[in-house]
Amino acid sequence: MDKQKIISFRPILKDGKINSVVLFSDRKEKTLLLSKNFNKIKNIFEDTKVLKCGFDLKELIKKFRAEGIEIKDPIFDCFIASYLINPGTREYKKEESVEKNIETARELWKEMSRAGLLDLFQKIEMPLISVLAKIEENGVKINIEYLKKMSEVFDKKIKKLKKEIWKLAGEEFNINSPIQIKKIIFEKIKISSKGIKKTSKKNELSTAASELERLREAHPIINFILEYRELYKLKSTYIDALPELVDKKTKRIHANFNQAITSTGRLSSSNPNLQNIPIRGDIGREIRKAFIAEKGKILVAFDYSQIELRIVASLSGDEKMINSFNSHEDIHTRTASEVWGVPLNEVTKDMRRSAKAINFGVLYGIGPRGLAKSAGISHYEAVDFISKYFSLYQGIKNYLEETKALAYSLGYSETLFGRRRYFPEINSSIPYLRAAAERMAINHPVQGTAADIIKIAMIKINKELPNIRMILQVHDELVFEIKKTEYKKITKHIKELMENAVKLKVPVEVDGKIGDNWGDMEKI
DNA sequence: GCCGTCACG
DNA sequence: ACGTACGTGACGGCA
Repeated sequence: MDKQKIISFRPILKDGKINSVVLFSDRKEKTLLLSKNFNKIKNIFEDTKVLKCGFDLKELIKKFRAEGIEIKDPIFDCFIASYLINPGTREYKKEESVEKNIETARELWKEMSRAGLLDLFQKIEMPLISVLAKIEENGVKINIEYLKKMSEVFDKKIKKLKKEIWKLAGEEFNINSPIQIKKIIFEKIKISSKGIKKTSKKNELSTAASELERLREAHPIINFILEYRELYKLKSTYIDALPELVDKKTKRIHANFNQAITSTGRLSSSNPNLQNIPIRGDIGREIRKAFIAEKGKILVAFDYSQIELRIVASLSGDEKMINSFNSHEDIHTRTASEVWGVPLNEVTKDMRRSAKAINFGVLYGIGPRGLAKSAGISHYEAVDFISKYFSLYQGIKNYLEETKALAYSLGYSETLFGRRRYFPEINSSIPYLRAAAERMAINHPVQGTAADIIKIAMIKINKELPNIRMILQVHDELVFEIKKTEYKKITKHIKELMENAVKLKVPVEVDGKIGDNWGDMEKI
């Protein structure tokens, strides 16, 4: 950083386009009008010997590219640097908090150096910026007609349900209002609210689906409300919202993939959020079918199999868990077989379900109550199960203890690539705040390392296959839109790049799927 | 602008 | 008796 030429810059926009560029170099500041200095500006930004410092370079890369200028490496994004230094705070998100000059960049550099973040910054986060810019520019194609038809069908169903609910309630009310639902079912119809949870902030009776489920038998209105909720949610959030976000010029949806939001290092997606498109329910899956490939192309999706549990196995070095992954058998069945000491073929569905719940629980900082709930077992059984699990997987137990101890002494935990997250409340005198911080400290290295790995894969794919179209990242999954004539060779290449992005103590496996739309895909 | 709710990994 | 498994974003209601 010291030997190369450094400039810091900020564009001045007019109608969303670049009008001029403010350049800071050697403490001098000058403003260049783009129309009069196009070649000069282009030469500076495309010079690979100049370090370009700016704030939120993904946005700037897209804006400059629209003008015919590539912002080439090396780059220094103050936004991302501030984020890496403290991903838990939201201060850095204000552009004003990170002044766009070279001195600021030097300070951020020093801070990253002290926290051991330079490799992560230079080798992962900076190269990722242009990959994300491309994904956003690529966008994704939507079947608008399909969604419009679906909207009409849903509209009719919702209206029908509304009438039914009003009839059973004996009055008209807003079913979208939890307060009004509460009044109807607990006060008017007088369904017993015994055992129903309270909401976290206002301590009022909850009408969440998980609570209403328990009241299904009590009155027929409950089922109708649950069904209404599901349909209304899907219609308002996806079916009606997605077509509105289609770009008029490209006819595609260009969401944001945010690189400096989450505490753990994951990306987030917004406007629209393409990382929470339904898949679980039958109706939800229908919505996924609206995501389609262009004519002559096909969607190809790759997801990391059990990546977080593999990371736990690798970080902890637990021999039994590592052996389990090396055996290439279903990991939860394998866990169940070991915990109960029965052969693989004698593992029952219930045994596998509990094993799956505890394997998941380990990633989040398990507690007996949470396990009891997710595994559908008693509190006592959960306590017993956890103790059995940890006596079997000693390595995992020790690793979790060490992670907690480090979080207490250092105030942070970190991923395989040194991504840190601080836990100011880990030494709080309030027990539940401390417990919450402990769980975050345990989860961060796992979720964060998975984020590191897929980011590395994205960079490698972008480098080796620059001409293919990456369109989505969903935490452990990448989706591409590929020419039908080309996909066979390319898919094998992508899978290999993802599987070999990082070497762990266990094999990293990637499953591929292919289809004309994102809803029904078949295994490759 | 917060809250409750619910979609995803 | 209770806040009781991690991380997100969007919607509608309500003040």
